[in-house]
Amino acid sequence: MPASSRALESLLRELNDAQREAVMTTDGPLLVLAGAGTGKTRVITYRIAHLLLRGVAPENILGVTFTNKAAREMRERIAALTGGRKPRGLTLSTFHALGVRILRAECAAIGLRKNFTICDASDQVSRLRTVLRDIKGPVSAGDARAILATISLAKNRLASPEDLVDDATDEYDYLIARAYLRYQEGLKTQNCVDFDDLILLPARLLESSPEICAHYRQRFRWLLVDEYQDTNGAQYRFTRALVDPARRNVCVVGDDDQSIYGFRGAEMDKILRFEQDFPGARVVKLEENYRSTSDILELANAVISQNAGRHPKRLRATAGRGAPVRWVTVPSSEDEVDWIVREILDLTQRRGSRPDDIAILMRSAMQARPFEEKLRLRRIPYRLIGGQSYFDRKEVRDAIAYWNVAHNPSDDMSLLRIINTPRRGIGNTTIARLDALARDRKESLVATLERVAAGAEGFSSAVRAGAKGLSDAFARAQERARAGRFEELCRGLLDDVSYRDALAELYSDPLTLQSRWGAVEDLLSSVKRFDESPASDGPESFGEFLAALALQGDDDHEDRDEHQHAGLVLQTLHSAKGLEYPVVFLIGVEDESLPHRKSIEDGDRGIEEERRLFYVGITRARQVLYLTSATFRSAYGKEHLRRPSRFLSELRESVGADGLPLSPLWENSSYRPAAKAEGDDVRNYLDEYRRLRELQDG
DNA sequence: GTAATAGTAATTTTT
DNA sequence: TTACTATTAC
Repeated sequence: MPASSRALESLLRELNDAQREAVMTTDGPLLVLAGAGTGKTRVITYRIAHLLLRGVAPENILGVTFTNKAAREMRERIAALTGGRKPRGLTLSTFHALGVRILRAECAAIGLRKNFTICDASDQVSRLRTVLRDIKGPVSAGDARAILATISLAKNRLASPEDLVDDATDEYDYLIARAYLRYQEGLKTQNCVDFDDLILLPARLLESSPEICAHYRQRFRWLLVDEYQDTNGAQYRFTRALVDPARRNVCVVGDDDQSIYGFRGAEMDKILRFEQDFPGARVVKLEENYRSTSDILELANAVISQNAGRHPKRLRATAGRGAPVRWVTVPSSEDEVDWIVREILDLTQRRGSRPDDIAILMRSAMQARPFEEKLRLRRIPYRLIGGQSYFDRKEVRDAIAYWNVAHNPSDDMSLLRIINTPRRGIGNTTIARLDALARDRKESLVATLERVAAGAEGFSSAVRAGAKGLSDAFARAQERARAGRFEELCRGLLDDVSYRDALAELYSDPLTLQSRWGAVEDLLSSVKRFDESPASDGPESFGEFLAALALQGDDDHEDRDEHQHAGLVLQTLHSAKGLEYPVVFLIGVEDESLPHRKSIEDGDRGIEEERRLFYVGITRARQVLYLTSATFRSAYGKEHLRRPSRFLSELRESVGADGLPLSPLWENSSYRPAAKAEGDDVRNYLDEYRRLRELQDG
């Protein structure tokens, strides 16, 4: 087709040599090492567009990303490249969404029913606490979270409870293994899966069933995995299973230097070992950086070169030098806030920056608070990214729990969440009795509830009335489900139980109530949109909707975030990955904070990950980068003496020792606030520093 | 069954 | 300091 070959040519002209090689190497294993700001997304989208223009059928291409947002953006950009219309049949999705699809299609082979529900993070904690109570383990939320993290890491390497037993060395290990076993049993009887299962179950299925595996290999002949440095063990095996050994058309894209999710199971050795996994693999390094000034990149290169385990590479600037990186030391964390806010006012009022150009990046979310206070005081618009998500809100989770039960009546955990919300006289004692009864009869909690509502012996009339109210509501929901009117189902269910009144009781302030119920209304409006969409047809599609919700697919809210373009940004280093800003303040560049105290305890592995985090922070900046370190940092109501981050001091030493003709990597300055007017609260920082030093040394 | 109180621990996060 | 949870008292 001449039209598409012309389109292809113009596509390829827009790329540099390395990018073009990555785009044109369509067959065989390919590793694209895409440094920060080197046009990674461009390579991925052009590569897929290239395949499509060459005539590859869209349904034979699978692109896997880590976030829904990334998948959505890629889809749009590919559509733009291939002539505006979205290629039908092209699969661009997250690992988890792909997992849901496979589970839905192959649930019979796994022992799940089609109406399975996905339980979320806090649901997981509740489940585990129930299990821990049963096996007489520690039941505090903290313990449960810790054990859950261990179980999750086990699942992320496809380890079974039995595997944990094999590896156990002490009582605690056995306890975790037992908890894991019970936890999985609970999920299974309730026809539920957790997030880890969305990867683990399909991965195991593909590995154990050659026929099913062959089917997917036949379908997905070109595989592309983004953010490969972040894949965990299960995702790795999932991917490997999908690669047809005869074709080996697998392209992975990532940057080992930006692997910052080790704590949730990411295994960066996979990207280091790709060439062993796929002998003969082509490796393309993207090192030309289109984002930052050369001053910023020099610092970034120097920092990351201190890491041992990495693919050697070096970012090259395409931009000029720009302003030197400024490292500012301040006496205290309060002064850090003062200084930065003053600098921001100067930038915006005198030097022509817009608040939108500026980001304040921090190691931990907690560090945002003093900035928020000060920015509000000075009426500087800001947005705090991350933090409590929409889906963590009580009312949102309650609503979803109601709908989960309507869809999957075996989902006891969702029922437990709302069994007494709104209050209907079913307290802890009653719940325990219901639970025991359900176990005895090996039935779901909903079934028990129905029997109580129908007048099962031994329950008070108040309890019976409560049970009847709830089970009637679910019965009506079933009717509406059969009619295929999901908005009616969802709204009706909440109406039937007077959920809004319960919220009103909880939040007497009308504004709060408005915002709380507003969140539920938002959910309902996405149900409505779903109802009107062609996808809505039959109860199965309701399950798809609920799954999409669980996978954070409420597009409404994502949109809202993006259109909120007001003000500077406060966010953690983790959540800033992939983003860029003209002006970046990277705060708390101190030992114990960056690297974080906990990671220091983990030894070299922890330190290297923190160094990558620092590198990620540095490479977010386009033109201006500030680093700040405080001598005293307030945390948890106490002041702690801090020393500058080793990530800077190590450079001072090693760069000097090399005898390199250094252009300094940064411009150092310190800020001392003018003494406050009245003597009583003037602090002599030097004295205090000496005093604490002595305390520390002695 | 609920409300008040004391005690404890404290990264990073998407799906 | 704060936020959350376990315990205790009503």
